[in-house]
Amino acid sequence: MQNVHIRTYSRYNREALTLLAGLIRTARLERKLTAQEIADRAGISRGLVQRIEKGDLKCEIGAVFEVASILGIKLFDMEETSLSKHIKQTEEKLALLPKAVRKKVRIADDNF
Amino acid sequence: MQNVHIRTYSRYNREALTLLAGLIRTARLERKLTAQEIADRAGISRGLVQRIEKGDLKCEIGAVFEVASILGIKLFDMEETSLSKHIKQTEEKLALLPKAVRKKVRIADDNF
DNA sequence: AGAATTTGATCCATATAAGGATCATAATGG
DNA sequence: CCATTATGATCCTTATATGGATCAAATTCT
Repeated sequence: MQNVHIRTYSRYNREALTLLAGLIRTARLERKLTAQEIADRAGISRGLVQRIEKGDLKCEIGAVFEVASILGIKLFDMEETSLSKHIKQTEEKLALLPKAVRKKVRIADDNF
Repeated sequence: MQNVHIRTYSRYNREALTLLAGLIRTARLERKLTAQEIADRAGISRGLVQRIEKGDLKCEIGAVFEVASILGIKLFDMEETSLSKHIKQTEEKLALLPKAVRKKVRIADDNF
């Protein structure tokens, strides 16, 4: 872990988070909630709320999701029950898939 | 910033990220991609990919989004153009809202 | 306009996430 | 069944995100 941590993000992700940030800020203002209030409810600092509303890609995903859901923004727009169901479906699907991916299978040198 | 950083997450968010993690893992296996390969493409370490696939809420949102989108999982299921449009809409909406929330307006003591 | 308060922007200290090993185990393809 | 490779789990170190405080500027309401 040297000095070089120049992480790049795709344009799509930068924009996706910009949008999410905008939605969060909009929702907060519409509901007339102070940045500090959101921070308190989410259990984070006001500074972090600021960064989240700026669309900073380096925030904890948990913190971002927390703020979003407090403001009624569901990342997966589905109910709690539907969410559990979806999780179960994914697990079932996962159970059917191979658990490891095999790539470098040595080339069968049968041509000799 | 003392020792106490016991951050709590709502059940919804824990589940939401569990689902996202499952979708990521499923997509990776379906496409027969190694965890290391994903890590390389996303510019992160294999260990982080592991954590992401576990639904760890403490990962950088940027890293999670990056991995997700590499695997074709769009957080906002819309095209690039539609995304920009949506951002613009949000900005316009934001422009119409008050830029600060006023809470503690001293009670007008006019009843005296 | 004026008072009050929110917001934005920094700065510093510290908790901690991420990278980079390594090892044991599991899983795959032949 | 075997050889090979992927995965999972740790451990240590370091880069860095977060909290907390502070100050100026912007904003709102009266």
